[in-house]
Amino acid sequence: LPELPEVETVVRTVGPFLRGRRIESVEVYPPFLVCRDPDTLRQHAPGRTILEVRRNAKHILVELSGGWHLGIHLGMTGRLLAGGQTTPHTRVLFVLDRGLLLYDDPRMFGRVEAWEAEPLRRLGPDAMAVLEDEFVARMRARRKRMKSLLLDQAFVGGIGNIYADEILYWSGVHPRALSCRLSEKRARLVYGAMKRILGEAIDSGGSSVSDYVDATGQTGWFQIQHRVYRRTGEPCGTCGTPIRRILEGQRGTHYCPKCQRV
DNA sequence: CCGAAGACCTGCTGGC
DNA sequence: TGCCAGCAGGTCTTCG
Repeated sequence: LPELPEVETVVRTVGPFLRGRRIESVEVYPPFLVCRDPDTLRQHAPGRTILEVRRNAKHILVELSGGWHLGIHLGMTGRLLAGGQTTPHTRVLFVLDRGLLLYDDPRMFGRVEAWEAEPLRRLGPDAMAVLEDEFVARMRARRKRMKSLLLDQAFVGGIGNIYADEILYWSGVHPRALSCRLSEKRARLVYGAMKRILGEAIDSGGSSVSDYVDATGQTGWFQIQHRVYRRTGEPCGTCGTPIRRILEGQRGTHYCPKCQRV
Protein backbone atom coordinates (compact mmCIF):
# COMPACT_ATOMS: atom_id res chain seq x y z
CA LEU A 1 0.00 0.00 0.00
CA PRO A 2 2.89 2.19 -0.31
CA GLU A 3 3.04 5.58 -1.94
CA LEU A 4 3.75 8.75 0.00
CA PRO A 5 0.28 9.19 1.57
CA GLU A 6 0.12 5.57 2.72
CA VAL A 7 3.61 5.73 4.21
CA GLU A 8 2.73 9.01 5.91
CA THR A 9 -0.38 7.39 7.37
CA VAL A 10 1.67 4.46 8.68
CA VAL A 11 4.12 6.86 10.31
CA ARG A 12 1.34 8.90 11.89
CA THR A 13 -0.45 5.79 13.10
CA VAL A 14 2.40 3.61 14.29
CA GLY A 15 4.81 6.41 15.26
CA PRO A 16 3.10 7.47 18.52
CA PHE A 17 2.88 3.83 19.59
CA LEU A 18 6.61 3.28 19.01
CA ARG A 19 8.08 6.49 20.36
CA GLY A 20 9.79 5.89 23.69
CA ARG A 21 9.53 2.09 23.42
CA ARG A 22 12.58 -0.05 24.07
CA ILE A 23 13.40 -2.89 21.67
CA GLU A 24 13.90 -6.06 23.73
CA SER A 25 14.61 -8.52 20.92
CA VAL A 26 14.29 -9.05 17.16
CA GLU A 27 13.24 -12.13 15.18
CA VAL A 28 14.10 -12.30 11.48
CA TYR A 29 12.56 -15.05 9.38
CA PRO A 30 13.95 -16.76 6.29
CA PRO A 31 14.38 -16.42 3.38
CA PHE A 32 15.99 -13.11 4.50
CA LEU A 33 15.03 -11.16 1.41
CA VAL A 34 13.42 -8.30 3.32
CA CYS A 35 16.26 -8.18 5.84
CA ARG A 36 19.36 -9.26 3.96
CA ASP A 37 21.69 -8.66 6.86
CA PRO A 38 19.86 -10.19 9.83
CA ASP A 39 22.97 -10.31 11.99
CA THR A 40 23.43 -6.54 12.00
CA LEU A 41 19.77 -6.05 12.92
CA ARG A 42 19.86 -8.69 15.67
CA GLN A 43 23.11 -7.36 17.10
CA HIS A 44 22.35 -3.65 17.16
CA ALA A 45 18.62 -3.11 17.56
CA PRO A 46 17.94 -4.83 20.91
CA GLY A 47 18.50 -2.65 23.95
CA ARG A 48 17.92 0.58 22.09
CA THR A 49 15.07 3.00 22.56
CA ILE A 50 12.97 4.34 19.69
CA LEU A 51 13.41 8.11 19.72
CA GLU A 52 11.57 9.18 16.57
CA VAL A 53 9.74 7.79 13.53
CA ARG A 54 9.99 9.87 10.37
CA ARG A 55 9.10 9.65 6.70
CA ASN A 56 11.14 10.74 3.72
CA ALA A 57 9.48 10.05 0.37
CA LYS A 58 8.42 6.39 0.64
CA HIS A 59 11.05 5.56 3.25
CA ILE A 60 10.39 5.16 6.96
CA LEU A 61 13.27 6.11 9.21
CA VAL A 62 13.22 4.92 12.81
CA GLU A 63 15.73 6.81 14.91
CA LEU A 64 17.19 4.73 17.74
CA SER A 65 19.22 5.68 20.79
CA GLY A 66 22.99 5.56 20.38
CA GLY A 67 22.95 6.88 16.83
CA TRP A 68 21.52 3.81 15.10
CA HIS A 69 18.60 3.78 12.66
CA LEU A 70 16.11 1.36 11.18
CA GLY A 71 15.38 1.93 7.50
CA ILE A 72 12.05 0.50 6.40
CA HIS A 73 10.63 0.45 2.88
CA LEU A 74 7.25 -1.19 2.29
CA GLY A 75 7.95 -2.22 -1.30
CA MET A 76 4.73 -3.29 -2.99
CA THR A 77 3.00 -5.25 -0.25
CA GLY A 78 4.73 -4.40 3.00
CA ARG A 79 2.78 -3.61 6.18
CA LEU A 80 4.03 -2.29 9.47
CA LEU A 81 1.77 -3.43 12.26
CA ALA A 82 1.79 -2.43 15.90
CA GLY A 83 0.62 -5.34 17.99
CA GLY A 84 -1.39 -8.10 16.37
CA GLN A 85 -0.56 -11.67 15.43
CA THR A 86 2.22 -13.00 13.25
CA THR A 87 1.14 -14.39 9.88
CA PRO A 88 2.80 -16.63 7.30
CA HIS A 89 4.06 -13.37 5.76
CA THR A 90 5.71 -11.96 8.86
CA ARG A 91 9.35 -11.29 7.94
CA VAL A 92 10.57 -9.35 10.99
CA LEU A 93 9.23 -9.25 14.54
CA PHE A 94 10.33 -6.69 17.10
CA VAL A 95 9.54 -7.47 20.72
CA LEU A 96 9.15 -4.16 22.55
CA ASP A 97 9.01 -3.43 26.24
CA ARG A 98 5.30 -3.01 25.69
CA GLY A 99 3.79 -4.80 22.69
CA LEU A 100 5.06 -6.05 19.36
CA LEU A 101 5.97 -4.52 16.03
CA LEU A 102 5.53 -6.73 12.95
CA TYR A 103 6.75 -6.29 9.43
CA ASP A 104 4.56 -8.35 7.05
CA ASP A 105 5.28 -8.59 3.34
CA PRO A 106 3.99 -11.37 1.04
CA ARG A 107 6.06 -10.39 -2.00
CA MET A 108 9.17 -9.43 -0.04
CA PHE A 109 10.02 -6.42 -2.19
CA GLY A 110 10.30 -4.29 0.93
CA ARG A 111 13.33 -3.80 3.18
CA VAL A 112 14.00 -3.63 6.91
CA GLU A 113 17.59 -2.73 7.70
CA ALA A 114 19.67 -1.37 10.55
CA TRP A 115 22.17 1.43 9.90
CA GLU A 116 24.67 3.09 12.17
CA ALA A 117 24.56 6.37 10.29
CA GLU A 118 21.46 7.77 8.66
CA PRO A 119 21.42 6.05 5.25
CA LEU A 120 22.22 8.15 2.22
CA ARG A 121 19.91 7.60 -0.69
CA ARG A 122 19.76 8.82 -4.24
CA LEU A 123 16.56 10.62 -3.50
CA GLY A 124 15.21 13.90 -4.75
CA PRO A 125 13.28 16.29 -2.52
CA ASP A 126 10.17 14.92 -0.84
CA ALA A 127 7.04 15.54 -2.91
CA MET A 128 5.23 17.23 -0.02
CA ALA A 129 8.21 19.36 1.00
CA VAL A 130 9.62 20.52 -2.35
CA LEU A 131 9.10 24.19 -3.17
CA GLU A 132 7.16 25.19 -6.25
CA ASP A 133 9.89 27.19 -7.99
CA GLU A 134 12.44 24.45 -7.53
CA PHE A 135 10.03 21.78 -8.76
CA VAL A 136 9.04 23.78 -11.83
CA ALA A 137 12.60 24.71 -12.73
CA ARG A 138 13.96 21.20 -12.39
CA MET A 139 11.07 19.72 -14.34
CA ARG A 140 11.55 22.06 -17.26
CA ALA A 141 15.30 21.50 -17.24
CA ARG A 142 14.83 17.79 -17.81
CA ARG A 143 13.86 16.16 -21.09
CA LYS A 144 11.86 13.17 -20.03
CA ARG A 145 8.32 11.85 -20.44
CA MET A 146 6.18 13.20 -17.63
CA LYS A 147 4.96 9.86 -16.35
CA SER A 148 8.50 8.56 -16.02
CA LEU A 149 9.72 11.80 -14.48
CA LEU A 150 7.08 11.77 -11.74
CA LEU A 151 8.00 8.17 -10.92
CA ASP A 152 11.72 8.99 -10.84
CA GLN A 153 12.53 9.07 -7.12
CA ALA A 154 15.71 11.02 -7.81
CA PHE A 155 13.60 13.80 -9.32
CA VAL A 156 10.99 13.92 -6.58
CA GLY A 157 10.46 11.35 -3.85
CA GLY A 158 7.15 9.76 -2.94
CA ILE A 159 5.03 9.51 -6.08
CA GLY A 160 4.06 6.02 -7.29
CA ASN A 161 2.05 4.65 -10.16
CA ILE A 162 -1.42 5.54 -8.90
CA TYR A 163 -0.72 9.14 -7.96
CA ALA A 164 1.38 9.77 -11.05
CA ASP A 165 -1.64 8.95 -13.23
CA GLU A 166 -3.99 11.00 -11.06
CA ILE A 167 -1.66 14.03 -10.98
CA LEU A 168 -1.32 14.05 -14.77
CA TYR A 169 -5.08 13.72 -15.19
CA TRP A 170 -5.84 16.66 -12.92
CA SER A 171 -3.25 18.83 -14.63
CA GLY A 172 -4.32 17.91 -18.17
CA VAL A 173 -0.91 16.55 -19.15
CA HIS A 174 -0.40 13.55 -21.43
CA PRO A 175 1.77 10.88 -19.76
CA ARG A 176 4.18 10.98 -22.70
CA ALA A 177 4.51 14.76 -22.77
CA LEU A 178 8.15 15.84 -22.55
CA SER A 179 8.88 17.72 -19.34
CA CYS A 180 10.99 20.36 -21.13
CA ARG A 181 8.08 21.20 -23.43
CA LEU A 182 5.66 22.18 -20.66
CA SER A 183 4.91 25.86 -20.26
CA GLU A 184 5.77 27.35 -16.90
CA LYS A 185 2.08 27.78 -16.25
CA ARG A 186 1.40 24.12 -16.98
CA ALA A 187 4.30 23.00 -14.83
CA ARG A 188 2.79 24.98 -11.95
CA LEU A 189 -0.51 23.17 -12.53
CA VAL A 190 1.32 19.85 -12.17
CA TYR A 191 2.86 21.05 -8.91
CA GLY A 192 -0.51 22.19 -7.61
CA ALA A 193 -2.17 18.90 -8.53
CA MET A 194 0.63 16.95 -6.85
CA LYS A 195 0.33 18.85 -3.58
CA ARG A 196 -3.47 18.77 -3.57
CA ILE A 197 -3.88 15.08 -4.42
CA LEU A 198 -1.20 13.84 -2.04
CA GLY A 199 -2.52 16.17 0.67
CA GLU A 200 -6.10 14.98 0.27
CA ALA A 201 -4.95 11.37 0.36
CA ILE A 202 -3.01 12.00 3.57
CA ASP A 203 -6.02 13.71 5.15
CA SER A 204 -8.29 10.88 4.14
CA GLY A 205 -5.94 8.20 5.44
CA GLY A 206 -5.16 10.07 8.60
CA SER A 207 -8.70 10.97 9.49
CA SER A 208 -10.00 7.43 9.12
CA VAL A 209 -7.48 5.76 11.39
CA SER A 210 -6.87 8.40 14.09
CA ASP A 211 -5.57 6.59 17.16
CA TYR A 212 -5.96 3.07 15.85
CA VAL A 213 -2.57 1.50 16.49
CA ASP A 214 -2.85 -1.70 14.55
CA ALA A 215 -4.10 -0.19 11.32
CA THR A 216 -1.72 0.46 8.45
CA GLY A 217 -3.48 3.02 6.32
CA GLN A 218 -5.54 0.56 4.31
CA THR A 219 -8.77 2.07 5.54
CA GLY A 220 -7.88 5.50 4.27
CA TRP A 221 -6.38 4.13 1.11
CA PHE A 222 -9.56 2.53 -0.12
CA GLN A 223 -11.65 5.63 0.46
CA ILE A 224 -9.86 7.49 -2.25
CA GLN A 225 -11.69 7.77 -5.54
CA HIS A 226 -9.35 7.50 -8.50
CA ARG A 227 -10.31 9.28 -11.69
CA VAL A 228 -8.19 7.32 -14.16
CA TYR A 229 -6.13 4.71 -12.32
CA ARG A 230 -7.41 1.22 -13.23
CA ARG A 231 -10.47 2.66 -14.95
CA THR A 232 -9.62 1.53 -18.45
CA GLY A 233 -12.65 1.84 -20.75
CA GLU A 234 -14.76 3.72 -18.22
CA PRO A 235 -15.99 7.19 -19.20
CA CYS A 236 -13.85 10.14 -18.11
CA GLY A 237 -15.58 12.03 -15.30
CA THR A 238 -15.04 15.30 -17.15
CA CYS A 239 -15.77 14.58 -20.81
CA GLY A 240 -17.04 10.99 -21.02
CA THR A 241 -14.29 9.77 -23.32
CA PRO A 242 -13.23 6.20 -22.45
CA ILE A 243 -10.11 6.08 -20.28
CA ARG A 244 -7.19 4.58 -22.16
CA ARG A 245 -4.45 2.30 -20.86
CA ILE A 246 -0.95 2.30 -22.30
CA LEU A 247 2.43 1.05 -21.20
CA GLU A 248 4.87 3.80 -20.30
CA GLY A 249 8.22 2.92 -18.80
CA GLN A 250 6.97 -0.64 -18.26
CA ARG A 251 4.17 0.63 -16.01
CA GLY A 252 0.47 0.49 -16.67
CA THR A 253 -0.59 4.08 -17.41
CA HIS A 254 -4.15 5.38 -17.49
CA TYR A 255 -5.29 8.66 -18.98
CA CYS A 256 -8.08 10.49 -20.77
CA PRO A 257 -7.05 11.03 -24.42
CA LYS A 258 -9.23 14.13 -24.68
CA CYS A 259 -8.52 15.89 -21.38
CA GLN A 260 -4.77 15.17 -21.39
CA ARG A 261 -3.44 16.52 -24.65
CA VAL A 262 -0.62 18.77 -23.48
C1' DC B 1 21.80 11.03 -21.17
C1' DC B 2 17.57 7.91 -22.21
C1' DG B 3 14.53 3.97 -22.48
C1' DA B 4 13.54 -0.94 -22.76
C1' DA B 5 13.73 -5.31 -20.65
C1' DG B 6 14.38 -8.43 -17.14
C1' DA B 7 14.87 -9.67 -12.24
C1' DC B 8 13.22 -9.93 -7.67
C1' DC B 9 8.47 -12.41 -5.38
C1' DT B 10 3.50 -13.96 -4.17
C1' DG B 11 -1.34 -13.57 -4.89
C1' DC B 12 -5.53 -12.07 -7.05
C1' DT B 13 -8.62 -11.77 -11.06
C1' DG B 14 -10.60 -11.94 -15.53
C1' DG B 15 -11.40 -14.48 -19.48
C1' DC B 16 -11.94 -18.71 -21.60
C1' DT C 1 -16.53 -24.57 -11.74
C1' DG C 2 -11.62 -24.45 -12.70
C1' DC C 3 -7.44 -23.14 -14.66
C1' DC C 4 -3.79 -20.01 -16.07
C1' DA C 5 -1.95 -15.91 -18.28
C1' DG C 6 -1.56 -11.47 -17.00
C1' DC C 7 -1.22 -8.03 -13.86
C1' DA C 8 -0.11 -5.70 -9.28
C1' DG C 9 0.88 0.24 -5.08
C1' DG C 10 8.49 -0.58 -6.13
C1' DT C 11 13.20 -0.61 -7.20
C1' DC C 12 17.51 -2.33 -9.18
C1' DT C 13 20.71 -3.81 -12.87
C1' DT C 14 22.07 -4.56 -17.52
C1' DC C 15 22.13 -3.53 -22.15
C1' DG C 16 21.60 -0.91 -26.51
